[in-house]
Amino acid sequence: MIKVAIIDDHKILTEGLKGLIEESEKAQVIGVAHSASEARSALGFWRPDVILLDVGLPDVSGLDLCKEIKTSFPEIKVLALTTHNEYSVVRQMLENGASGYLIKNAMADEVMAGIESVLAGNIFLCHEIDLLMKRPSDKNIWLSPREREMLLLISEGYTNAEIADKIFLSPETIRGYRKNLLLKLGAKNTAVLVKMALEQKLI
Amino acid sequence: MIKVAIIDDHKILTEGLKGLIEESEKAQVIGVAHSASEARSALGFWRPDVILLDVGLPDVSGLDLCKEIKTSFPEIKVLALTTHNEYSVVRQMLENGASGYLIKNAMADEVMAGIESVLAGNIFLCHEIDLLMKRPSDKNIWLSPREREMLLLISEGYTNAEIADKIFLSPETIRGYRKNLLLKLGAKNTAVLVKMALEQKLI
DNA sequence: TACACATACCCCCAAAAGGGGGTTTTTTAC
DNA sequence: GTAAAAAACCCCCTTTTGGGGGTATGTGTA
Repeated sequence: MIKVAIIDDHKILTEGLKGLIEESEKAQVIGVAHSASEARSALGFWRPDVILLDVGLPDVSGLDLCKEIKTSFPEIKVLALTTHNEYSVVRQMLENGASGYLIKNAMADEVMAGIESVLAGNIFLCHEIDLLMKRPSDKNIWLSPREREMLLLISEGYTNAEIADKIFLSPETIRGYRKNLLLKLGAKNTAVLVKMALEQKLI
Repeated sequence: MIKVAIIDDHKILTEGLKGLIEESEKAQVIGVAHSASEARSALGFWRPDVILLDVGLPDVSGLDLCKEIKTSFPEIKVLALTTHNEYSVVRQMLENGASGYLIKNAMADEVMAGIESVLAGNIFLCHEIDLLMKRPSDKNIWLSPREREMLLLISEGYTNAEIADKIFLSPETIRGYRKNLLLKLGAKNTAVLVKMALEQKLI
């Protein structure tokens, strides 16, 4: 029997999911956590084979939690299960060690398919996300960690000089990053840059 | 029997809601629409007493649809039912003619209480929203239609001069609005202004 | 070993935003 | 009927951004 843990704060969903998984008789849900902190304290003795992990947890980002889990328990496969269908979120999740990505309105049978597939060592993407990642689109924007950091600081209202002070770089460097971000996202100015960053969940 | 119509694209929710309402034996669901266009073509012959209306419809905003409904059928009571718990959304909804506001994680009995209350001519807010609207908070920001229009144009990257051209006003006027928006929201600059506007769903 | 890419840095100059101070008229609410 | 908003307008001056160009170094990878 495959041992599955669920980390998701939507209680209605987790209940349904539990039924769905156990119905298959290939896997059992050995634990459900509704927050990252709950998950942290329970994972050690649950020792699941696969974790279904939501991105929008109440305490910390599922993105960060995924990284954390893969550091503490590299052998556990993480399968993201969320409503987000933005390129950047999917890619960051995979970058942080997730083995698969499901969106919540995927077909029910994709859940079990995903669980079995990641256990077999594959990267599993549900149909819609698979299409999203393959389709070349100007909305499929990928930023380096430094660029994301800049974008966050810009969106918080820091000027080039203030950012330079904060992270010990030259103001001219910050200016360079800002120009490049405008170029990469095709934004006319800071207003559009911030809007796109939030809409595409780049920060 | 009270005649209720539901306009919401979340099919799982509408099904549950229907059962919940009909269980009460005080009301019946005479129709469910999953989009604004569906609703528009059906409302004429449904003739409900109360409409449960979602804000996040796939085609047009529930905000606009509410206004539209109240223009065509002023006698129908509109009760908003959504996940949004932002001050501005609630207030706009009420401004556009809604008689009440429920958030989706409100207690189930608040749905029937709301339906009966708005039919009796009251304004009904579920508990959480009632608290939100009463609590004085610097996050409870209210903008005039003109200010919202400015905010939208700013977030789309138009400069003062471009906005002035677009809506036939003096660039100095636009400058005035922009300054006032920064003041009202307590934003340091345009970057923060746009961020706050999106987060608080002001635009 | 080339090439891409991230990272970090520099200059010139024009355009736009922001901080400070104002005024007037019209609409809406009590 | 009057008081509070909203809506529209104006000037001075400084800071910040944006457009154009450029350089150098390290890392990873094909």
